[in-house]
Amino acid sequence: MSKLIPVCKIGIVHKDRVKSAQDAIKNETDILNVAETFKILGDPTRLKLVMALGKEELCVCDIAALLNLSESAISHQLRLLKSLRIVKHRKAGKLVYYLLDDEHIEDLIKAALRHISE
Amino acid sequence: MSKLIPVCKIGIVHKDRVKSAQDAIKNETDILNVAETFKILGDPTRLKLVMALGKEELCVCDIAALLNLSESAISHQLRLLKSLRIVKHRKAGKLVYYLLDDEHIEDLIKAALRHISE
DNA sequence: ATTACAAGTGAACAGTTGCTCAATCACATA
DNA sequence: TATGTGATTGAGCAACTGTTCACTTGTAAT
Repeated sequence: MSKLIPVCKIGIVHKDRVKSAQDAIKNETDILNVAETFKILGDPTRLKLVMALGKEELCVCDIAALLNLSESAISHQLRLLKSLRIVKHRKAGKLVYYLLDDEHIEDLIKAALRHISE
Repeated sequence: MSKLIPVCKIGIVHKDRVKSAQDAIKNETDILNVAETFKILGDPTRLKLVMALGKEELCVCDIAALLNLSESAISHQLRLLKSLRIVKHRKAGKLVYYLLDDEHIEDLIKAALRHISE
């Protein structure tokens, strides 16, 4: 927990408000996890990947065509999403199929869509 | 709209699925806006800022103390949040008070908190 | 076994990000 | 008006990000 070292000459201006605000951000671990979740969805390529894989199970080849990117670029991003348990994969011969593995993520995206349409 | 150029030698594997997935990501503008929203919340400092300002109106000085960062660093981030209409400000003499200006953002954060607690 | 090809990996590269530092602006008080 | 202080700004920099490129791996078919 921070020591609340005053930055300005007059010290902290509103101790009561700062204390109350501190309550709102006291759980550092939660905040870091939430930020990580937002960050992963904060890139257009990954967001499209997640939205596409929320609707259809696709192989890397198809995703690359869909997003107009190289198989390598897609593979790198899929590795990231896989490490955070957001997508799962299934092998079928030479092909590897990916699918969303987190129904909460779709709710988050829906909430964000509601937000941007004000 | 992308031309769906096949990346792999065999071409697109599942044309129907790719077409369906394309539907899910057809609104490029929406996706870019959603990604931008997630991105802004994808940084721990900004996320804390937003959460704190959702609870209390604070001056730059207090925020800097709260987050243990320089006034300058806070000011830079506030400018970003201001440009996206996420926070609003109010001048009072030498002090400038900031406050959340977007109730939807809090819902988004709540949804994300629900998500991380699985 | 050899070949073919989808998928994965590591290095490298350009572009971006978040902070610090120094300077400046804005406002209040003497 | 001159001084002090909170807030803002721009430049600079180290760290990070997303992509490409070249190479490797794993699997199927010949």
